[in-house]
Amino acid sequence: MTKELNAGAFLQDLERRGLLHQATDRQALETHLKESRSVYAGFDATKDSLTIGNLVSIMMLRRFQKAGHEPVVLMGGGTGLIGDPSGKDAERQLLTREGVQKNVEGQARIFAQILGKGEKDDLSAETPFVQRPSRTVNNQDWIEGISYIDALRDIGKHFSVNMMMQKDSVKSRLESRERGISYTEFSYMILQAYDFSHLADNSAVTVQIGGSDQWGNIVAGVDLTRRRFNQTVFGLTTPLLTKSDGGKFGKTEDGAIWLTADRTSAYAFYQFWLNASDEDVATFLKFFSEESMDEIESLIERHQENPGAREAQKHLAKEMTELLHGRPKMEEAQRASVALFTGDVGDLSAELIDDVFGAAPKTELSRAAIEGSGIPLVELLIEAGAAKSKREARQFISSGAVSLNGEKVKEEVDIQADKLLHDEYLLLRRGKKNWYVLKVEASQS
RNA sequence: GGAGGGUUGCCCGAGUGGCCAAAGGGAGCAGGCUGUAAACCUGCCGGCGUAUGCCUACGUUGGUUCAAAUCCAACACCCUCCA
Repeated sequence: MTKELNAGAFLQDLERRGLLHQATDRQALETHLKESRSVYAGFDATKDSLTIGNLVSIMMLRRFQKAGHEPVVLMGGGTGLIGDPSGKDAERQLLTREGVQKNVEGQARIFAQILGKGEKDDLSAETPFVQRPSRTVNNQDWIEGISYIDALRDIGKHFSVNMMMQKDSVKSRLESRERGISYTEFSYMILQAYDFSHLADNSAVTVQIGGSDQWGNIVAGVDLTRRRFNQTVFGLTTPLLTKSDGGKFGKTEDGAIWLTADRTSAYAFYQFWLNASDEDVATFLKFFSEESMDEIESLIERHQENPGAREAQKHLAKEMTELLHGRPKMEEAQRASVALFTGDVGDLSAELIDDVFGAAPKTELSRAAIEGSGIPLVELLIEAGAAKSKREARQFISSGAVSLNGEKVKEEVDIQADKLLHDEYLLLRRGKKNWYVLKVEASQS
Protein backbone atom coordinates (compact mmCIF):
# COMPACT_ATOMS: atom_id res chain seq x y z
CA MET A 1 0.00 0.00 0.00
CA THR A 2 2.71 2.39 0.94
CA LYS A 3 4.83 1.39 -1.97
CA GLU A 4 4.31 3.05 -5.30
CA LEU A 5 3.01 0.68 -7.91
CA ASN A 6 4.54 0.46 -11.33
CA ALA A 7 1.51 1.66 -13.22
CA GLY A 8 3.44 2.49 -16.34
CA ALA A 9 4.67 -1.03 -16.83
CA PHE A 10 1.26 -2.42 -16.04
CA LEU A 11 -0.51 -0.33 -18.66
CA GLN A 12 2.20 -0.97 -21.19
CA ASP A 13 1.76 -4.67 -20.69
CA LEU A 14 -1.95 -4.33 -21.32
CA GLU A 15 -1.23 -2.35 -24.44
CA ARG A 16 1.22 -4.91 -25.67
CA ARG A 17 -1.43 -7.55 -25.24
CA GLY A 18 -3.89 -5.50 -27.21
CA LEU A 19 -6.18 -5.27 -24.23
CA LEU A 20 -6.52 -1.53 -24.16
CA HIS A 21 -9.18 -0.30 -26.50
CA GLN A 22 -10.20 3.02 -25.10
CA ALA A 23 -9.43 4.84 -21.88
CA THR A 24 -10.50 8.10 -20.41
CA ASP A 25 -7.33 10.11 -20.04
CA ARG A 26 -4.61 7.52 -20.31
CA GLN A 27 -1.97 9.83 -18.77
CA ALA A 28 -3.94 10.68 -15.68
CA LEU A 29 -4.93 7.06 -15.32
CA GLU A 30 -1.32 6.02 -15.12
CA THR A 31 -0.65 8.47 -12.35
CA HIS A 32 -3.82 7.39 -10.64
CA LEU A 33 -2.81 3.74 -10.66
CA LYS A 34 0.42 4.35 -8.86
CA GLU A 35 -1.56 3.92 -5.73
CA SER A 36 -3.59 0.85 -5.01
CA ARG A 37 -7.10 1.50 -6.28
CA SER A 38 -10.41 -0.26 -6.49
CA VAL A 39 -11.40 -1.36 -9.95
CA TYR A 40 -14.73 -2.74 -10.96
CA ALA A 41 -16.42 -4.54 -13.78
CA GLY A 42 -20.10 -5.25 -13.99
CA PHE A 43 -21.72 -8.53 -14.92
CA ASP A 44 -25.18 -9.10 -16.17
CA ALA A 45 -27.29 -11.34 -14.01
CA THR A 46 -29.22 -12.83 -16.89
CA LYS A 47 -27.85 -16.35 -16.51
CA ASP A 48 -26.63 -18.40 -13.58
CA SER A 49 -23.24 -18.75 -15.18
CA LEU A 50 -20.94 -16.74 -17.41
CA THR A 51 -19.41 -17.54 -20.75
CA ILE A 52 -15.98 -17.20 -22.21
CA GLY A 53 -17.05 -13.85 -23.56
CA ASN A 54 -17.08 -12.56 -20.00
CA LEU A 55 -13.70 -14.05 -19.30
CA VAL A 56 -11.85 -11.10 -20.79
CA SER A 57 -13.25 -8.80 -18.13
CA ILE A 58 -12.71 -11.29 -15.36
CA MET A 59 -9.12 -11.79 -16.36
CA MET A 60 -8.71 -8.04 -16.53
CA LEU A 61 -9.84 -7.79 -12.94
CA ARG A 62 -7.34 -10.43 -12.07
CA ARG A 63 -4.59 -8.55 -13.83
CA PHE A 64 -5.44 -5.46 -11.82
CA GLN A 65 -5.47 -7.57 -8.71
CA LYS A 66 -2.04 -8.93 -9.43
CA ALA A 67 -0.86 -5.41 -10.08
CA GLY A 68 -1.84 -4.42 -6.57
CA HIS A 69 -5.39 -3.18 -6.93
CA GLU A 70 -8.61 -4.31 -5.41
CA PRO A 71 -10.92 -6.07 -7.86
CA VAL A 72 -14.55 -5.31 -7.32
CA VAL A 73 -17.16 -7.45 -8.94
CA LEU A 74 -20.42 -5.72 -9.53
CA MET A 75 -23.25 -8.15 -9.82
CA GLY A 76 -26.12 -6.75 -11.73
CA GLY A 77 -28.81 -7.86 -9.36
CA GLY A 78 -30.61 -4.57 -9.78
CA THR A 79 -29.78 -3.76 -13.38
CA GLY A 80 -30.51 -7.37 -14.21
CA LEU A 81 -34.09 -6.51 -13.47
CA ILE A 82 -33.96 -4.04 -16.34
CA GLY A 83 -31.70 -5.44 -19.04
CA ASP A 84 -28.95 -3.76 -21.00
CA PRO A 85 -29.90 -2.75 -24.55
CA SER A 86 -26.26 -2.69 -25.70
CA GLY A 87 -25.64 -5.17 -28.43
CA LYS A 88 -29.16 -6.48 -28.25
CA ASP A 89 -31.44 -6.05 -31.17
CA ALA A 90 -34.67 -6.71 -29.37
CA GLU A 91 -36.35 -5.90 -26.13
CA ARG A 92 -35.39 -8.26 -23.40
CA GLN A 93 -37.50 -10.40 -21.24
CA LEU A 94 -37.59 -9.14 -17.68
CA LEU A 95 -36.34 -11.47 -15.00
CA THR A 96 -38.00 -12.12 -11.71
CA ARG A 97 -36.28 -11.10 -8.51
CA GLU A 98 -35.83 -14.70 -7.49
CA GLY A 99 -34.32 -15.53 -10.85
CA VAL A 100 -31.82 -12.72 -10.59
CA GLN A 101 -30.84 -13.78 -7.10
CA LYS A 102 -30.22 -17.31 -8.28
CA ASN A 103 -28.12 -16.06 -11.15
CA VAL A 104 -26.04 -13.87 -8.90
CA GLU A 105 -25.27 -16.84 -6.69
CA GLY A 106 -24.40 -18.99 -9.66
CA GLN A 107 -21.94 -16.48 -11.02
CA ALA A 108 -20.31 -15.98 -7.65
CA ARG A 109 -18.74 -19.42 -8.04
CA ILE A 110 -16.69 -18.19 -10.97
CA PHE A 111 -15.42 -15.09 -9.25
CA ALA A 112 -14.49 -17.11 -6.22
CA GLN A 113 -12.46 -19.39 -8.45
CA ILE A 114 -10.58 -16.74 -10.34
CA LEU A 115 -10.35 -13.84 -7.95
CA GLY A 116 -10.15 -15.73 -4.71
CA LYS A 117 -12.86 -16.05 -2.20
CA GLY A 118 -12.65 -12.62 -0.74
CA GLU A 119 -10.14 -13.86 1.79
CA LYS A 120 -6.45 -13.62 1.59
CA ASP A 121 -5.54 -16.00 -1.15
CA ASP A 122 -2.53 -17.83 -2.36
CA LEU A 123 -1.68 -15.57 -5.26
CA SER A 124 0.23 -13.11 -3.18
CA ALA A 125 3.40 -15.12 -3.35
CA GLU A 126 3.84 -14.05 -6.94
CA THR A 127 3.63 -10.38 -6.25
CA PRO A 128 5.92 -8.09 -4.31
CA PHE A 129 3.14 -6.51 -2.31
CA VAL A 130 0.17 -7.74 -0.39
CA GLN A 131 -2.44 -8.69 -2.88
CA ARG A 132 -5.87 -7.41 -2.10
CA PRO A 133 -8.74 -9.83 -1.97
CA SER A 134 -11.65 -9.29 -4.28
CA ARG A 135 -14.91 -7.80 -3.19
CA THR A 136 -18.35 -8.40 -4.56
CA VAL A 137 -21.16 -5.90 -4.54
CA ASN A 138 -24.67 -6.18 -5.83
CA ASN A 139 -26.30 -3.10 -7.24
CA GLN A 140 -29.65 -4.33 -6.10
CA ASP A 141 -28.60 -3.12 -2.67
CA TRP A 142 -28.63 0.52 -3.68
CA ILE A 143 -30.76 0.64 -6.78
CA GLU A 144 -33.89 -0.82 -5.31
CA GLY A 145 -33.98 1.75 -2.58
CA ILE A 146 -33.96 4.85 -4.74
CA SER A 147 -37.30 6.51 -5.14
CA TYR A 148 -38.37 7.51 -8.59
CA ILE A 149 -38.66 11.15 -7.68
CA ASP A 150 -35.21 11.21 -6.13
CA ALA A 151 -33.76 9.53 -9.16
CA LEU A 152 -35.27 12.09 -11.47
CA ARG A 153 -34.12 14.98 -9.31
CA ASP A 154 -30.63 13.81 -8.41
CA ILE A 155 -29.60 11.77 -11.37
CA GLY A 156 -31.89 12.51 -14.27
CA LYS A 157 -30.98 16.18 -14.17
CA HIS A 158 -27.46 15.30 -15.16
CA PHE A 159 -28.45 13.49 -18.29
CA SER A 160 -29.23 15.07 -21.57
CA VAL A 161 -31.65 13.06 -23.61
CA ASN A 162 -30.00 14.43 -26.72
CA MET A 163 -26.74 12.91 -25.60
CA MET A 164 -28.32 9.62 -24.69
CA MET A 165 -29.88 9.27 -28.09
CA GLN A 166 -26.46 9.64 -29.66
CA LYS A 167 -25.20 6.50 -27.98
CA ASP A 168 -24.84 3.63 -30.38
CA SER A 169 -26.66 1.24 -28.16
CA VAL A 170 -29.73 3.43 -28.17
CA LYS A 171 -29.37 4.78 -31.68
CA SER A 172 -29.47 1.45 -33.41
CA ARG A 173 -32.69 0.64 -31.65
CA LEU A 174 -34.25 3.97 -32.43
CA GLU A 175 -33.52 3.59 -36.10
CA SER A 176 -35.61 0.52 -36.58
CA ARG A 177 -39.20 1.01 -35.72
CA GLU A 178 -40.06 -2.64 -35.53
CA ARG A 179 -37.48 -3.21 -32.83
CA GLY A 180 -37.81 -0.06 -30.86
CA ILE A 181 -36.66 0.42 -27.32
CA SER A 182 -38.73 0.69 -24.21
CA TYR A 183 -38.33 3.46 -21.71
CA THR A 184 -37.09 0.82 -19.31
CA GLU A 185 -34.15 -0.17 -21.40
CA PHE A 186 -33.51 3.40 -22.41
CA SER A 187 -32.94 4.10 -18.74
CA TYR A 188 -30.40 1.36 -18.35
CA MET A 189 -27.53 3.68 -19.10
CA ILE A 190 -28.59 5.97 -16.28
CA LEU A 191 -28.62 3.11 -13.85
CA GLN A 192 -25.22 1.90 -14.84
CA ALA A 193 -23.83 5.41 -14.61
CA TYR A 194 -25.43 5.68 -11.22
CA ASP A 195 -23.66 2.50 -10.15
CA PHE A 196 -20.29 4.01 -10.91
CA SER A 197 -20.99 7.24 -9.11
CA HIS A 198 -22.40 5.34 -6.16
CA LEU A 199 -19.36 3.11 -5.91
CA ALA A 200 -17.04 6.07 -6.31
CA ASP A 201 -18.76 7.92 -3.52
CA ASN A 202 -19.33 5.01 -1.14
CA SER A 203 -16.57 2.53 -1.78
CA ALA A 204 -13.70 4.50 -3.23
CA VAL A 205 -14.01 2.69 -6.52
CA THR A 206 -12.38 4.86 -9.15
CA VAL A 207 -11.92 2.73 -12.23
CA GLN A 208 -14.43 0.84 -14.30
CA ILE A 209 -13.44 -1.65 -16.95
CA GLY A 210 -15.51 -3.42 -19.55
CA GLY A 211 -15.77 -4.47 -23.16
CA SER A 212 -15.75 -1.82 -25.82
CA ASP A 213 -19.50 -2.14 -26.18
CA GLN A 214 -19.73 -0.72 -22.69
CA TRP A 215 -17.82 2.41 -23.53
CA GLY A 216 -20.89 4.59 -23.72
CA ASN A 217 -22.18 3.41 -20.39
CA ILE A 218 -18.81 3.78 -18.75
CA VAL A 219 -18.29 7.30 -19.98
CA ALA A 220 -21.77 8.18 -18.78
CA GLY A 221 -20.69 6.96 -15.35
CA VAL A 222 -17.53 9.01 -15.40
CA ASP A 223 -19.52 12.11 -16.34
CA LEU A 224 -22.16 11.55 -13.73
CA THR A 225 -19.58 11.09 -11.01
CA ARG A 226 -17.94 14.34 -11.93
CA ARG A 227 -21.25 16.18 -11.93
CA ARG A 228 -22.58 14.78 -8.69
CA PHE A 229 -19.43 14.68 -6.62
CA ASN A 230 -16.94 16.69 -8.59
CA GLN A 231 -14.75 13.64 -8.57
CA THR A 232 -12.60 12.29 -11.38
CA VAL A 233 -12.91 8.61 -12.06
CA PHE A 234 -11.61 6.51 -14.93
CA GLY A 235 -12.93 4.16 -17.53
CA LEU A 236 -11.14 1.67 -19.66
CA THR A 237 -12.35 -0.80 -22.24
CA THR A 238 -11.00 -3.92 -23.85
CA PRO A 239 -11.58 -4.73 -27.51
CA LEU A 240 -14.31 -7.15 -28.37
CA LEU A 241 -12.98 -10.54 -29.15
CA THR A 242 -13.78 -11.99 -32.54
CA LYS A 243 -12.54 -15.00 -34.39
CA SER A 244 -10.49 -14.59 -37.50
CA ASP A 245 -13.02 -16.45 -39.62
CA GLY A 246 -15.74 -14.09 -38.50
CA GLY A 247 -17.48 -16.66 -36.38
CA LYS A 248 -18.65 -15.83 -32.93
CA PHE A 249 -16.02 -16.27 -30.29
CA GLY A 250 -16.89 -18.77 -27.64
CA LYS A 251 -19.41 -20.73 -29.63
CA THR A 252 -19.15 -24.32 -30.68
CA GLU A 253 -21.63 -26.65 -32.29
CA ASP A 254 -23.17 -27.20 -28.90
CA GLY A 255 -23.55 -23.55 -28.11
CA ALA A 256 -21.66 -21.24 -25.84
CA ILE A 257 -18.64 -22.17 -23.77
CA TRP A 258 -19.48 -21.65 -20.13
CA LEU A 259 -17.19 -21.11 -17.23
CA THR A 260 -18.79 -23.56 -14.86
CA ALA A 261 -18.53 -27.32 -15.03
CA ASP A 262 -22.25 -27.88 -14.77
CA ARG A 263 -22.69 -26.29 -18.19
CA THR A 264 -19.38 -26.92 -19.89
CA SER A 265 -17.24 -29.74 -18.58
CA ALA A 266 -13.57 -29.27 -17.93
CA TYR A 267 -12.91 -31.58 -20.86
CA ALA A 268 -15.07 -29.56 -23.26
CA PHE A 269 -13.49 -26.40 -21.96
CA TYR A 270 -10.04 -27.78 -22.56
CA GLN A 271 -11.03 -28.90 -26.02
CA PHE A 272 -12.35 -25.48 -26.88
CA TRP A 273 -8.97 -23.87 -26.37
CA LEU A 274 -7.13 -26.74 -27.94
CA ASN A 275 -9.18 -26.27 -31.09
CA ALA A 276 -8.35 -22.60 -31.43
CA SER A 277 -7.26 -21.88 -34.97
CA ASP A 278 -3.69 -20.85 -35.70
CA GLU A 279 -4.87 -17.39 -36.62
CA ASP A 280 -6.58 -16.91 -33.30
CA VAL A 281 -4.27 -18.55 -30.83
CA ALA A 282 -1.85 -15.66 -30.54
CA THR A 283 -4.64 -13.23 -29.73
CA PHE A 284 -6.13 -15.62 -27.23
CA LEU A 285 -2.81 -16.07 -25.47
CA LYS A 286 -2.32 -12.34 -25.21
CA PHE A 287 -5.80 -11.81 -23.93
CA PHE A 288 -6.08 -14.65 -21.49
CA SER A 289 -2.72 -16.04 -20.54
CA GLU A 290 -0.95 -14.79 -17.47
CA GLU A 291 2.44 -15.67 -18.82
CA SER A 292 4.62 -12.66 -19.45
CA MET A 293 4.49 -11.12 -22.88
CA ASP A 294 8.07 -12.17 -23.56
CA GLU A 295 7.11 -15.72 -22.75
CA ILE A 296 4.07 -15.54 -24.97
CA GLU A 297 5.97 -14.11 -27.87
CA SER A 298 8.54 -16.83 -27.84
CA LEU A 299 5.79 -19.39 -27.58
CA ILE A 300 4.07 -17.91 -30.60
CA GLU A 301 7.33 -17.92 -32.47
CA ARG A 302 7.83 -21.58 -31.77
CA HIS A 303 4.27 -22.22 -32.81
CA GLN A 304 4.75 -20.51 -36.13
CA GLU A 305 7.78 -22.60 -36.87
CA ASN A 306 5.83 -25.75 -36.29
CA PRO A 307 2.11 -25.08 -36.19
CA GLY A 308 1.26 -28.74 -36.47
CA ALA A 309 2.53 -29.40 -33.00
CA ARG A 310 0.00 -26.91 -31.66
CA GLU A 311 2.16 -26.06 -28.74
CA ALA A 312 0.44 -22.70 -28.35
CA GLN A 313 -3.02 -24.24 -28.23
CA LYS A 314 -1.90 -26.84 -25.74
CA HIS A 315 -0.41 -24.26 -23.48
CA LEU A 316 -3.50 -22.11 -23.65
CA ALA A 317 -5.82 -25.02 -22.96
CA LYS A 318 -3.75 -26.17 -20.03
CA GLU A 319 -3.46 -22.77 -18.43
CA MET A 320 -7.09 -21.79 -18.79
CA THR A 321 -8.49 -25.12 -17.72
CA GLU A 322 -6.30 -25.23 -14.68
CA LEU A 323 -7.32 -21.74 -13.71
CA LEU A 324 -11.01 -22.42 -13.97
CA HIS A 325 -11.35 -26.04 -13.05
CA GLY A 326 -8.25 -26.76 -11.03
CA ARG A 327 -5.26 -28.90 -11.71
CA PRO A 328 -6.78 -32.38 -11.27
CA LYS A 329 -9.59 -31.65 -13.70
CA MET A 330 -7.18 -30.14 -16.15
CA GLU A 331 -4.97 -33.19 -16.05
CA GLU A 332 -7.97 -35.39 -16.53
CA ALA A 333 -8.95 -33.39 -19.58
CA GLN A 334 -5.43 -33.63 -20.90
CA ARG A 335 -5.35 -37.37 -20.52
CA ALA A 336 -8.78 -37.70 -22.04
CA SER A 337 -7.75 -35.62 -25.03
CA VAL A 338 -4.70 -37.71 -25.68
CA ALA A 339 -6.56 -40.97 -25.28
CA LEU A 340 -9.46 -39.96 -27.47
CA PHE A 341 -7.52 -38.59 -30.35
CA THR A 342 -4.43 -40.72 -30.53
CA GLY A 343 -4.83 -43.99 -28.72
CA ASP A 344 -7.12 -46.86 -29.34
CA VAL A 345 -9.91 -46.53 -26.85
CA GLY A 346 -10.49 -50.24 -26.98
CA ASP A 347 -7.32 -50.64 -24.96
CA LEU A 348 -8.25 -48.34 -22.13
CA SER A 349 -8.56 -49.77 -18.67
CA ALA A 350 -11.87 -49.56 -16.88
CA GLU A 351 -10.44 -46.96 -14.52
CA LEU A 352 -9.20 -44.83 -17.35
CA ILE A 353 -12.53 -45.02 -19.12
CA ASP A 354 -14.24 -43.79 -16.02
CA ASP A 355 -11.65 -41.11 -15.67
CA VAL A 356 -11.36 -40.04 -19.27
CA PHE A 357 -15.03 -40.07 -19.95
CA GLY A 358 -16.03 -38.48 -16.72
CA ALA A 359 -17.12 -35.50 -18.76
CA ALA A 360 -18.81 -37.22 -21.67
CA PRO A 361 -22.56 -37.76 -21.67
CA LYS A 362 -23.20 -41.03 -19.92
CA THR A 363 -26.22 -43.22 -20.33
CA GLU A 364 -27.21 -46.21 -18.25
CA LEU A 365 -28.26 -49.21 -20.24
CA SER A 366 -30.05 -52.19 -18.88
CA ARG A 367 -28.23 -55.45 -19.24
CA ALA A 368 -31.36 -57.14 -20.44
CA ALA A 369 -31.48 -54.89 -23.49
CA ILE A 370 -28.12 -55.91 -24.77
CA GLU A 371 -28.25 -59.57 -23.85
CA GLY A 372 -29.38 -62.10 -26.43
CA SER A 373 -29.81 -60.77 -29.93
CA GLY A 374 -28.55 -57.39 -28.87
CA ILE A 375 -29.68 -53.86 -29.46
CA PRO A 376 -29.78 -52.19 -32.88
CA LEU A 377 -27.08 -49.60 -33.33
CA VAL A 378 -29.71 -47.16 -34.48
CA GLU A 379 -31.44 -47.39 -31.15
CA LEU A 380 -28.20 -47.21 -29.28
CA LEU A 381 -27.40 -43.89 -30.92
CA ILE A 382 -30.73 -42.51 -29.83
CA GLU A 383 -30.40 -43.91 -26.33
CA ALA A 384 -27.02 -42.30 -25.98
CA GLY A 385 -28.28 -38.98 -27.25
CA ALA A 386 -26.06 -39.07 -30.33
CA ALA A 387 -28.99 -38.90 -32.70
CA LYS A 388 -32.42 -37.39 -32.44
CA SER A 389 -34.34 -39.87 -34.52
CA LYS A 390 -33.88 -43.18 -36.25
CA ARG A 391 -33.75 -41.44 -39.56
CA GLU A 392 -30.94 -39.24 -38.36
CA ALA A 393 -29.17 -42.17 -36.77
CA ARG A 394 -29.24 -44.05 -40.06
CA GLN A 395 -27.90 -41.03 -41.84
CA PHE A 396 -24.97 -40.83 -39.45
CA ILE A 397 -24.23 -44.52 -39.83
CA SER A 398 -24.31 -44.52 -43.60
CA SER A 399 -22.13 -41.46 -43.87
CA GLY A 400 -19.50 -43.13 -41.74
CA ALA A 401 -19.82 -40.81 -38.80
CA VAL A 402 -20.26 -43.47 -36.17
CA SER A 403 -17.74 -45.59 -34.42
CA LEU A 404 -18.04 -47.97 -31.54
CA ASN A 405 -15.13 -48.55 -29.21
CA GLY A 406 -12.89 -46.80 -31.67
CA GLU A 407 -13.91 -48.81 -34.71
CA LYS A 408 -15.95 -47.32 -37.47
CA VAL A 409 -19.32 -48.95 -38.01
CA LYS A 410 -20.93 -48.27 -41.36
CA GLU A 411 -23.77 -50.72 -41.22
CA GLU A 412 -26.85 -51.02 -39.13
CA VAL A 413 -25.83 -53.87 -36.94
CA ASP A 414 -27.13 -55.20 -33.67
CA ILE A 415 -24.82 -54.60 -30.78
CA GLN A 416 -24.42 -57.56 -28.49
CA ALA A 417 -22.93 -58.03 -25.08
CA ASP A 418 -19.60 -59.20 -26.46
CA LYS A 419 -18.91 -55.65 -27.57
CA LEU A 420 -18.84 -54.44 -23.99
CA LEU A 421 -15.49 -53.23 -22.79
CA HIS A 422 -14.71 -54.68 -19.40
CA ASP A 423 -18.17 -56.14 -19.52
CA GLU A 424 -19.47 -52.70 -18.74
CA TYR A 425 -18.89 -49.95 -21.27
CA LEU A 426 -19.72 -49.04 -24.82
CA LEU A 427 -17.89 -46.06 -26.22
CA LEU A 428 -19.82 -44.44 -28.99
CA ARG A 429 -18.51 -41.69 -31.17
CA ARG A 430 -20.41 -39.56 -33.62
CA GLY A 431 -18.42 -37.30 -35.85
CA LYS A 432 -14.92 -36.43 -34.83
CA LYS A 433 -15.44 -35.03 -31.41
CA ASN A 434 -18.69 -36.24 -29.94
CA TRP A 435 -18.31 -39.10 -27.53
CA TYR A 436 -21.01 -40.93 -25.65
CA VAL A 437 -20.61 -43.51 -22.97
CA LEU A 438 -23.08 -46.28 -22.38
CA LYS A 439 -22.73 -48.09 -19.14
CA VAL A 440 -24.40 -51.39 -18.37
CA GLU A 441 -25.05 -52.32 -14.80
CA ALA A 442 -22.64 -54.91 -13.48
CA SER A 443 -23.18 -58.54 -14.24
CA GLN A 444 -25.07 -60.43 -11.56
CA SER A 445 -23.13 -63.60 -11.99
C1' G B 1 -58.14 9.49 -42.04
C1' G B 2 -56.44 8.63 -47.61
C1' A B 3 -52.94 6.14 -51.48
C1' G B 4 -49.38 2.57 -52.46
C1' G B 5 -45.65 -1.34 -51.03
C1' G B 6 -44.59 -5.42 -47.90
C1' U B 7 -44.97 -10.05 -44.30
C1' U B 8 -41.54 -16.86 -47.37
C1' G B 9 -37.87 -22.17 -43.94
C1' C B 10 -32.53 -20.83 -38.26
C1' C B 11 -31.06 -15.89 -40.98
C1' C B 12 -30.87 -13.25 -45.78
C1' G B 13 -33.54 -13.78 -50.13
C1' A B 14 -36.05 -15.78 -55.09
C1' G B 15 -40.70 -17.51 -56.29
C1' U B 16 -47.46 -14.58 -58.86
C1' G B 17 -52.25 -21.10 -59.98
C1' G B 18 -50.04 -27.26 -60.81
C1' C B 19 -43.21 -29.49 -62.47
C1' C B 20 -42.86 -26.19 -54.69
C1' A B 21 -40.87 -28.99 -48.90
C1' A B 22 -40.20 -24.05 -52.11
C1' A B 23 -34.00 -21.31 -56.37
C1' G B 24 -29.53 -18.96 -54.39
C1' G B 25 -26.44 -17.47 -50.30
C1' G B 26 -25.10 -17.70 -45.06
C1' A B 27 -25.21 -20.52 -40.65
C1' G B 28 -25.41 -25.60 -38.96
C1' C B 29 -24.49 -31.07 -39.19
C1' A B 30 -21.72 -35.14 -41.49
C1' G B 31 -17.72 -37.10 -44.83
C1' G B 32 -12.80 -36.21 -47.37
C1' C B 33 -7.94 -33.70 -47.08
C1' U B 34 -4.97 -32.11 -42.72
C1' G B 35 -2.40 -30.99 -37.50
C1' U B 36 -8.57 -32.44 -32.97
C1' A B 37 -6.22 -25.73 -37.35
C1' A B 38 -7.56 -22.69 -41.66
C1' A B 39 -8.85 -22.95 -46.70
C1' C B 40 -10.93 -26.23 -50.11
C1' C B 41 -14.08 -30.45 -52.09
C1' U B 42 -18.64 -33.65 -51.25
C1' G B 43 -23.38 -34.96 -48.95
C1' C B 44 -27.44 -33.49 -45.68
C1' C B 45 -29.97 -29.35 -44.28
C1' G B 46 -38.98 -28.75 -41.86
C1' G B 47 -40.30 -33.39 -39.13
C1' C B 48 -41.08 -38.58 -39.14
C1' G B 49 -39.03 -46.13 -37.64
C1' U B 50 -35.50 -47.08 -43.36
C1' A B 51 -40.03 -44.81 -47.70
C1' U B 52 -41.59 -43.60 -56.15
C1' G B 53 -44.70 -42.63 -48.32
C1' C B 54 -47.04 -39.66 -44.43
C1' C B 55 -47.42 -35.11 -41.53
C1' U B 56 -46.42 -29.88 -40.84
C1' A B 57 -45.20 -25.33 -43.43
C1' C B 58 -44.78 -19.39 -47.27
C1' G B 59 -48.28 -13.19 -41.28
C1' U B 60 -53.76 -14.77 -39.27
C1' U B 61 -58.69 -16.41 -40.54
C1' G B 62 -62.00 -17.63 -44.14
C1' G B 63 -63.15 -18.18 -49.56
C1' U B 64 -62.55 -19.41 -55.12
C1' U B 65 -60.46 -23.82 -57.66
C1' C B 66 -59.76 -30.69 -59.40
C1' A B 67 -55.25 -27.92 -57.58
C1' A B 68 -53.11 -21.88 -53.77
C1' A B 69 -46.78 -19.49 -51.18
C1' U B 70 -49.07 -17.85 -55.68
C1' C B 71 -56.17 -15.57 -56.93
C1' C B 72 -60.21 -13.13 -53.60
C1' A B 73 -61.97 -11.09 -48.66
C1' A B 74 -61.32 -9.60 -43.76
C1' C B 75 -57.88 -8.91 -39.86
C1' A B 76 -52.86 -8.01 -37.67
C1' C B 77 -48.09 -5.91 -38.02
C1' C B 78 -44.27 -3.13 -40.84
C1' C B 79 -42.63 0.53 -44.69
C1' U B 80 -43.31 4.95 -48.01
C1' C B 81 -46.12 9.19 -49.53
C1' C B 82 -50.44 12.53 -48.58
C1' A B 83 -53.75 14.83 -44.51
